[in-house]
Amino acid sequence: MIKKSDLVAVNGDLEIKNVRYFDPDLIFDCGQCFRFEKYGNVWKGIALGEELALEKDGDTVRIFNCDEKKFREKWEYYLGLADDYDAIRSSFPAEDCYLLDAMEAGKGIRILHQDGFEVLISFIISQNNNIARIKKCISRVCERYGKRTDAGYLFPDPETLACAEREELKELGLGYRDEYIPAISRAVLSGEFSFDYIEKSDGNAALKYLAGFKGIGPKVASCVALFGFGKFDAFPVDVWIKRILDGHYPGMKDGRYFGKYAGIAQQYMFYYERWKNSGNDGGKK
DNA sequence: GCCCAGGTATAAA
DNA sequence: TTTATACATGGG
Repeated sequence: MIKKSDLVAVNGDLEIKNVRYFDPDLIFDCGQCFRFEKYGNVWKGIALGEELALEKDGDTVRIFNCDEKKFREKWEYYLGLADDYDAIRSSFPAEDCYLLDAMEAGKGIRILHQDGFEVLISFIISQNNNIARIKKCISRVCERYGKRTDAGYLFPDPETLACAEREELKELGLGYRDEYIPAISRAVLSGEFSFDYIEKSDGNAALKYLAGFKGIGPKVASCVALFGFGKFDAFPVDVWIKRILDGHYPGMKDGRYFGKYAGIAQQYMFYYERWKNSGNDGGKK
């Protein structure tokens, strides 16, 4: 929660002073979201149905075209600025070198509170795909099916994607993933895919539920649970530990997360203690 | 041309 | 339950 005294209105923008653990380059480029681009020093994208543009200068974050009301109602929560990362960081044991490395690698990343449906579709597209291509695919999906606004195209709603033709989706370069998207969109509409259920579930239940839908496995499920529904206890740490130790991630050194996997490092940081305390079952069972 | 990407479904062992 | 293979596509 940002203090009122740290909010300053400037020429229609809002400046937030004394912001800690907030690195836009990491936040928007760590692989948790796919619709933000950097222009000069400004990160710009469309989220929650409207444009968000911000830049950081020292400890000050400037949100363009924003007032305190809008910030409190929307962006404070979306950007994770309502989450107390100081408390989160200080809650971890200082003697754990894995965790310390993960904390350093992920320092400045805040987990965004994105729209659940957008995250769901985006991470289905992400499977066996690279980030540059994922971004293009999602961008094309928005242009084809999303509502046009002054700022650009909104992410399409379930109603529209439920009716999307496979041939159309294929033209957007979605490959074999094309069939998953209308199917799960229809499930959302019918209530078979229940946002309400996920919101009320703990992380383990959410993971199990998500992975029951076609096109969603453990990886996509954990991303959707965390990035789309804020399930900080949904991370299957055992799966990731195994992948790390198997050398699946080239950015890793000595089984620790580095570099471009800083986003995962941040997740790891959130889950590792729970994982240890839960008897190393990694949230399974 | 080649490898592979923030994996998953499916079959087979 | 774990392991092997196909999958659409294009980025680098």
